[in-house]
Amino acid sequence: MSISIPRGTQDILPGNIELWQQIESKARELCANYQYHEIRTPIFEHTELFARGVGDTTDIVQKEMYTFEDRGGRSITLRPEGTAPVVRAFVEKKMFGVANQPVKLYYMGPMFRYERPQSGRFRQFVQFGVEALGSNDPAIDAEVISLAMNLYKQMGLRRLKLIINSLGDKESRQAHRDALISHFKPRIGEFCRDCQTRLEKNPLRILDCKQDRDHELMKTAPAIIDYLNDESKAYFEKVQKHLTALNIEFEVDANLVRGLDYYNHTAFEIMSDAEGFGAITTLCGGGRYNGLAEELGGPETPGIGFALSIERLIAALNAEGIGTETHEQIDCYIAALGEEARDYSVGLLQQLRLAGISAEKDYLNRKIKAQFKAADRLHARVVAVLGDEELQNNVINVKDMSTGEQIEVSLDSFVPYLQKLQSKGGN
RNA sequence: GCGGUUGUGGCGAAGUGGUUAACGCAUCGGAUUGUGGCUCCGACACUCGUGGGUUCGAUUCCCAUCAAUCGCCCCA
Repeated sequence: MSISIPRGTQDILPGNIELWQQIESKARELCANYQYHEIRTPIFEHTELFARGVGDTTDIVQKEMYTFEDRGGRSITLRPEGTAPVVRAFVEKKMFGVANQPVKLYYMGPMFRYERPQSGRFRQFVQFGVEALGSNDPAIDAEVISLAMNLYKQMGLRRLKLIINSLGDKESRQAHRDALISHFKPRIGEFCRDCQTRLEKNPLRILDCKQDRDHELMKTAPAIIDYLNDESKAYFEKVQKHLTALNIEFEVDANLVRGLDYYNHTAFEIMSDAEGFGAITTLCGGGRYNGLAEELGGPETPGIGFALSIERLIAALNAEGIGTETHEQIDCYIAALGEEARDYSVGLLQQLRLAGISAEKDYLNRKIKAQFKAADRLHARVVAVLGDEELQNNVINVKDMSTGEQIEVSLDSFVPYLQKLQSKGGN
């Protein structure tokens, strides 16, 4: 039996990879314009980093990590998300001391979560994310959000929904948490099992429980917004003001709760409401995480960022029927006849390629007709026919595949001739 | 971790408890002794995800397993 690809992973083949590359270069381009700089951190980290950074009570840490012991007995985990590693690097490499502050970083690479795959969910998936560390300005919250929104918009997505909320600072969160516990505790028995365990661990999460969403206590539950202290409230309002100024539409959802422990203040999520997108609608999630750097042993540093999955971006493009045509073309296909000409074409091919001309030949010993078919399939601009006759006379027949015209060129002037054609073609 | 659906050539897709496993696309060859996109002809599955069972006989029935896919939970 042959070996198959591991569950929840995928091969991206030629024909599909072009879209990935397009998205990746668009993301890099945007980051350059926004002045975010790439950082690459290891694919695996000490398990401790995620346990502490992401939070012990989260699903990610509790049941989704690829954790193993290496030969030295260390507990290692394939990274399930990007923020904790970036902040770890920021602290460890003392980037809080570099000249340009705030430190604005982006990353793009595979993440790993042991989950049951379904549409838009994989065990290995690629996240693009940014992190801005060192600024407490609401304007940078808006900047981070706008970067994500603009990536989607520039890729052509229209069915976007931005949802924001504020979780407040530590003080506000604590007050709200206490209020939630005393609100739900007397009747927690009427809630689902998950919610019962959430009550002590993370009562905030009860609010976005889908099973109990219709319970009467849900409607009367204390909203975070009412527990924000003045400072937090002012901060949130300022973020909204900036978003409006940037022409970014949003919706405030008091029940938006991000799953990871490190969030505070601004939390946001970008969703797609395109039909046929499937049950998973979240494209991008992010928020502010003041205090994470400290938690990881660094100085007190405010931070905000987002992470989005390329797979879901592609799914959203498909759901909106946004085609991304890539019509690859080659400049020249050499069709050779006879052994001598075939052998000669090998060197000729290299000459073309080194002269900046994309070129291909047949390697299957096919008949001339089949070679033309192959050339046609590759969208070759010209086919250069080389047979014994041509070789004897030191010429080659160049056929323009769009007009069907064919002219004889001396072998010496072949390369310059194609170069001229190429520059005329404008590409 | 739980539930639904599915698993036949490179791809799409019929099919039957019985012995040659339709068809379409793609590919290759020929019609056109050295020229593509159209047409016509021909070739192309020791085999029906894997393992086991029932049976004289299974791709077809049963069980298990793996995988894909969709959904729940949660998330990107």
